[in-house]
Amino acid sequence: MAAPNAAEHAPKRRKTRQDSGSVTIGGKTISVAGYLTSARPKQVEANGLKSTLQAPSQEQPSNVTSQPQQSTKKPSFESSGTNNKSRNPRGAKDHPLLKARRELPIWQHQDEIRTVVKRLGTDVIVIVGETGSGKSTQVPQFLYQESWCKRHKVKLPGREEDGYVGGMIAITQPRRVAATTLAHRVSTEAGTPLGKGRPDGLVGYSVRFDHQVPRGARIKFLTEGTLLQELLRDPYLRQYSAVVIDEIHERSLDVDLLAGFLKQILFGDKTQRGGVPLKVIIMSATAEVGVIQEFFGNAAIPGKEKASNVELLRIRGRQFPVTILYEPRPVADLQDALLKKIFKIHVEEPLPGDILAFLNGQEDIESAQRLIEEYATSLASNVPKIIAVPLYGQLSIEAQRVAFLPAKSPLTRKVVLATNIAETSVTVPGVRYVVDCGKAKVKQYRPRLGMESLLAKPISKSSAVQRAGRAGREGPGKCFRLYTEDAFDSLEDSDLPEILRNDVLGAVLTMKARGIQDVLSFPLIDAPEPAAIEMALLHLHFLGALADDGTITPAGEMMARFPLSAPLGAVLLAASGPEFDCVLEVIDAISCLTSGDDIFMHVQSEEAAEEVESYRKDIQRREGDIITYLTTMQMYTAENSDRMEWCKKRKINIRNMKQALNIRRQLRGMCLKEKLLSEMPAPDPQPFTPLSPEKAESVIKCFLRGFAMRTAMLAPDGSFVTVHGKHVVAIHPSSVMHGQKKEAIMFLEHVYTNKNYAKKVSAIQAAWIAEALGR
DNA sequence: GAGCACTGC
Repeated sequence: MAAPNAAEHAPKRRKTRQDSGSVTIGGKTISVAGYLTSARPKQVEANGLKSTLQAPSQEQPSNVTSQPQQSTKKPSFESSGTNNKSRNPRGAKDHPLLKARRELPIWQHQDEIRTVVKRLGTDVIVIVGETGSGKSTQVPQFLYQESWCKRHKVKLPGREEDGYVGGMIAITQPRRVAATTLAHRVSTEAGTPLGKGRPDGLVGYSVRFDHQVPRGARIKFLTEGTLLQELLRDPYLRQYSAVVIDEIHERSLDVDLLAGFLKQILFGDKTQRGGVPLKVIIMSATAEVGVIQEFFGNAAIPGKEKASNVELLRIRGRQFPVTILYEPRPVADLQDALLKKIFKIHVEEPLPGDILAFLNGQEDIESAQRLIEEYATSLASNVPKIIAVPLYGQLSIEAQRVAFLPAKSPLTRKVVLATNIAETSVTVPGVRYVVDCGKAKVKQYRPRLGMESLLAKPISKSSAVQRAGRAGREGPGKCFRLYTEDAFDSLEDSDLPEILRNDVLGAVLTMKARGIQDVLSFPLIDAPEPAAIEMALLHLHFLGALADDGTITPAGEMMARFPLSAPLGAVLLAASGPEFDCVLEVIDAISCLTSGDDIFMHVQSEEAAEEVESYRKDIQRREGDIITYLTTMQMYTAENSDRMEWCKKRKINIRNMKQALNIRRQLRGMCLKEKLLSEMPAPDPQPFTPLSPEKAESVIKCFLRGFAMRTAMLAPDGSFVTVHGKHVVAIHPSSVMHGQKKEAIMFLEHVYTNKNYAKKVSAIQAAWIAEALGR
């Protein structure tokens, strides 16, 4: 995937052709000469330093000014930055990248950041910096040489010998790519490149399957999940002097948990860190930090000190102004309005300037693409052409790449039809016009029903602002909202954080495993409904992770150490018992089940589908999807000649299959360490022997230990009715069980879209359910 | 007969 957002860089000058002359667009003749050089932020001399200011003025883009301003307790100390003498941190001196660093908006603020962070005790600093401000790469570099960031030799409670606290700065990212690319960028800037053969370096990173932390590293980028895992071993984060939480505005479940644990460390027992304070720096790309300030500002931990301070620093970004245009009245047909808008932009707006349209999902994208292509053929030969390119997560990498390439022929306007993927995950270059349909599909968990829904819902203001911002990356842009200004005003300020949209089962286990007895009083920025937490506690008890008194069991502790959901952890533990004895088989199945999206790709056309089905015959098993995944892994690893070709024939996603192999290796290693396996299995490739029906039954029965609540019985009318809740469910078409009638089924996922769907389905016997439930 | 986006010592 191209250009992850996290690698903040200056807007790039787009290569443009200097063809002079004019073109005819929609009957109007327009000189193109003036449009073929893209604008760039002005370089301004400020206090002897070159800094890049927003062009053409310092004014906020209109999409930002329309936002409700969050009240801030502390004034921004942006104005206090009078002394902007160039400071050269050691290592950056004379480095060619220093010039680029000096031009980042945040460079001006380094003294203030150092000053504020130095005096942080139980206080927290929140840095709001728009995309391009340079916060993710620069803040750790500003801080690591401060005296408080040294490793301290201290007395720790309950220990005879001295311990060590501090020395490193952790900086978290929601995504692996962000953590690794930022680490590479910062290590290059610092002059100590990462990589093998370089044991000593300043910068490291730690993400799943990939840990590159040089000895003596002072700055460590990690994913939020990795830091949460570290918290299991090191509950007081003793290796760190500071933790920088980046991209908190995304409000991932993990970041919300981290915020809670950080707050506990800040206000908890200081002796556990030998009196060395932990500096907490929170960074957000959006201005809606009121809840964050409130969370850290009111120390709600009972019996603790007075409310602490939250310093707020705002850094401007490098964003061109974006003009927002609304519909005068609500549109009746979104898809129709979208197409008309795209055609209107194409006819009226200058080139170059590609269009990025945000749609609900794949279905809408495909139909819009067809209609734009029809329109394109109707255009006269002397007007600029238009091409439509889809962009969504399920597309292959090659297909996604097309969306990032400029149109092949000159005077062609590219329309990228994207899902939310283009809102945060990737940046499409060349975009000057955004069309925003105002909706997005959101997955939401219903704790009472124990099921998820995936439905199109109105986006938030924050999301709308983010979408609009995509038009202002390379020059002044326009954003066409396919809704009224009143509709915008009625949108929620920000999206529901994940912790309120997800099953909190894993979150509750995480807390329990990290010593939180009373999870209902754990500090959270947004607390889920108590009922949702209670459901999770009951579910964990059923899985054997919690004892009757609510304390965590050894099994629960082990489940929390595995990079698996709690139910899958329970499955793995069941598999290691003498009753089933099928750990390796269960690992193979789990590896495929958890490697991102489905390893089986969907085939569009009917003929292609038939061909793929014929190739898939050898891996598909009538026991259902679990045994099919297991067989796939066994055949894949037995394949000795050409695995690539083997996958291609069966339309198996190679990237996900490789990921599955990584997971398999990790799980095998962990099972060995946790003594769920007595010896390391023989290396691949091993000859393939089809799984016996008895073994298949054992594997499925293990899964029932984790998923007994996700079962359904065949009703007389041929439908399936869930054992819990008595809902009618249909077997999803992606399942090998689709269209089959068995006396009972077990499913690993339960999603409501057009219908109530059961996914990842296996055939079971009714008696097995009672057996699994009645233990 | 169908899938917003991420992610884990």
